[in-house]
Amino acid sequence: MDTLFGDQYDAKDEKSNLFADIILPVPIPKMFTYKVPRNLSEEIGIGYRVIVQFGKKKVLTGIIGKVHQKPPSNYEAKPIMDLLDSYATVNPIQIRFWAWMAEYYCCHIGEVMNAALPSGLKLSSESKIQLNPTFDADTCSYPLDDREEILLQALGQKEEMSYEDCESVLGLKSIHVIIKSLVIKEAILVFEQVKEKYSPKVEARVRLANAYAADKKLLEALFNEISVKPKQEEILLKYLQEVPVYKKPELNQKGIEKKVLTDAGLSTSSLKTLVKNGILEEYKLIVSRFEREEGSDEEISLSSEQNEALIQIKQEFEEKNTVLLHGITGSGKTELYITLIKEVLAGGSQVLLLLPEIALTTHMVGRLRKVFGSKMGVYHSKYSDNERVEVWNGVLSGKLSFVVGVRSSIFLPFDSLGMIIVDEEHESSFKQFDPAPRFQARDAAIMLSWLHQAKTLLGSATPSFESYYNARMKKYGYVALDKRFGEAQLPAYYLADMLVDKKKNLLKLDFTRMLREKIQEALNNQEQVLIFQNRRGYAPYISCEDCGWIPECEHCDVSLTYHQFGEEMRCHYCGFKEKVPNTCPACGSNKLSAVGLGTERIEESLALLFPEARIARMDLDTTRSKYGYQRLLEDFGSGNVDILVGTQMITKGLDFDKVTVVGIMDADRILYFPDFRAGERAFQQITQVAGRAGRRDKKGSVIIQTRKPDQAIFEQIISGDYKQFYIQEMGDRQRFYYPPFVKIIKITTRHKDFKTAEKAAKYLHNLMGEIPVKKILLGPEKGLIGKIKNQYIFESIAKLDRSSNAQAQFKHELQHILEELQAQKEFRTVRFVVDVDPY
DNA sequence: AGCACGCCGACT
DNA sequence: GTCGGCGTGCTC
Repeated sequence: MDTLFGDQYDAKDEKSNLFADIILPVPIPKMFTYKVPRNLSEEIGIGYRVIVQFGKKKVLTGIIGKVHQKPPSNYEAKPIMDLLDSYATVNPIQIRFWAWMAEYYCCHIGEVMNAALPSGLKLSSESKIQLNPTFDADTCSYPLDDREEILLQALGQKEEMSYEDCESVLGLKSIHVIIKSLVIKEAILVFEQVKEKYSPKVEARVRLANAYAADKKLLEALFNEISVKPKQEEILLKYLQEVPVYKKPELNQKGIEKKVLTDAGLSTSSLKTLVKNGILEEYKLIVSRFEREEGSDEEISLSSEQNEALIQIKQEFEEKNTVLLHGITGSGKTELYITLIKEVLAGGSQVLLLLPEIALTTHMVGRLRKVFGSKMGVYHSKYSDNERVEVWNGVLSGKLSFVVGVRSSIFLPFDSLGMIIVDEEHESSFKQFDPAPRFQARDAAIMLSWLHQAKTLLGSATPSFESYYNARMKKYGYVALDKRFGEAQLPAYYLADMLVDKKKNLLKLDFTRMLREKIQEALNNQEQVLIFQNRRGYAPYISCEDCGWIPECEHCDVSLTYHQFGEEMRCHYCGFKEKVPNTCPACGSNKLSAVGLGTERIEESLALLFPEARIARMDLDTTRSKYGYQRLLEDFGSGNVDILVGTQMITKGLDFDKVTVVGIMDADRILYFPDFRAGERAFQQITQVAGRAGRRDKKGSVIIQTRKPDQAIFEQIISGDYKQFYIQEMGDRQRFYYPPFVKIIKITTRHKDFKTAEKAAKYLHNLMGEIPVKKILLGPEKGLIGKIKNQYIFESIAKLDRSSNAQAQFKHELQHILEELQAQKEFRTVRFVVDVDPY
């Protein structure tokens, strides 16, 4: 962090040359020093966007990290090409936050920048090609080949072309050589065009020319004149109907949307004529992409329990920065949030509410919008980039003081956060896995709060063990809300033994008798049913009934997933697909059958078991479109669906009175996941789905299908005894050194050659062993999936003491070790990935 | 990460 | 002979 906050430069000292260390969106572990041109030296500052030449070809958007006067010693710094704005896009708190994240999650600050800035704020540079005006093909001393001729001809017709245009003209994918040759022959010019990707939304509007609006007599005269042209008259009448200029001339200034007139079926050519004759005038207005609604200052009335909780939360915040709100489903956390948010906003601070992705599309956002109106921004992954830039700018300009968003919204340019609320704090989707930075948004939010001297409220019905542990250790405050709001009752649980049913031949298409009867009962009473299975698709794999052969991916160490659509088998990891063979390639048998249960298959089974019921499915495949999720929710809410089968998506945001039965198809699948967190997750998932059953007057039923009904965890889920479950599970965590007692860092080693990957992983492991920090090292082991996309995978796990010193030292040494290894020829092409708190 | 430069196999 | 495969090195 030190490197970022060195001495400030003295702007008055004009004689000295200024240099800027710039954060660039590239995965290289340092900033780059550029020269600040004289004319920019007064305007530039930390957090400003600039464009710079990087390497030979690339032009990149960078963020100024530091300004100083120390010229680089071993190279000549290139100049900054341009300053993009007259203000800082990123504030100093954010830069500190980025630096913290890069350090804590072992990645490069450029990678953090990449994740943080919406791509609309990163300029794209595109190479454009133009005909050289001084070039004459006839006098050219070099011969041109056919392809070059074609390209030149195409260029003659257009002013400029991009590389892609050239590729499509020639139908070739690599045109570099041709371009290069033409440049040498001085036939074309290549130049960089930098353009801003973000474009504001513009509304075309029309209004009456000012003369007519100001003078009623003139307007009357106009009508007399125009009555012989009925189409134009119609337009004017429509306009006056929408904008009563007679009564309120000042309204004319804003006019109306052009669309209003054209959508009304009025003649567009007459409209054009009116404009041409100076009667109407057109103008453009930059508008927001978000609907603006005024917030109503509706009083939220809290129940006595909620009020009590609110008082407790505030008390806890007196001495602690983070409070865990443990509130069971349906206890009315939302009302509490709203009350708190209102208070913080009234105090002049900003608020961020983090929600898991799936919860964001639900009615919660609509509810908040009603209360907070236009000062609330929504930051969602399904929003377009332009929309994200608008939220960013809204926060930057102060227009938005409250944002509801997914994990990446922690990067928005808040400058005075008063509170961050993380709802459904236990949700694993707050952790980013794939591209670096591999951050946990809940944890990062706590850090961000600290940087702002703000408070963090974590809310959950089933807290993560980390948070609960911190609460018990008095590091966090703890407030429980354990009564359901209104008269809603807790559901009744039933354990259905699949093995017993199977023996008695009562298991039909994977449904136990218990579950089938409960569903039937609900259908008879016109009530709704939810079926939960956390696996999409039809079936996980296909197997030969005679020899047990299972089709596997050619590039990865996984079985191929069977998709009913197109009779295909697909690889989940690399996208490889293959037709289902007619006979087993191993033994020739034709008894190939699908094994296992996906939502698609359950939907099919339900249709067979309950032919009269209306069945719908909700999973990634049916909700991919922007409104797919909402449509399904509405369908279900309005009672057009009797049975909804889905993945964990159905655990969020379904608040419907008519759900009385919830079925969990295969609890064992959740429970026997090979991971120390399996129990914790099972408790969370089952409790969350179960929470959907039975609202208001009627007690709901939850049917858990399992092959081992006598496990302690079921008892604890049924009694809702989170604490008991926690205490028991924590025994194991402590005995076997698992979080939250230790911190885990996972290091993945990947290479296309098995031997090299193994050797690198072992080397790494030995070197890590020498780090003088108290630790436990596991591995290196072949990954859970040994090969992905033809890359062999090894994993090492380091378990460290919870003290941040030990972690920091270990990470620091680890970076050195990795650099050292990558410097060796043998391991140059090996990829190492560090994942901190991987989960 | 991209992207250039540079050195070896399979094709018009 | 060339196209184009990807190993290696660099980016202020």
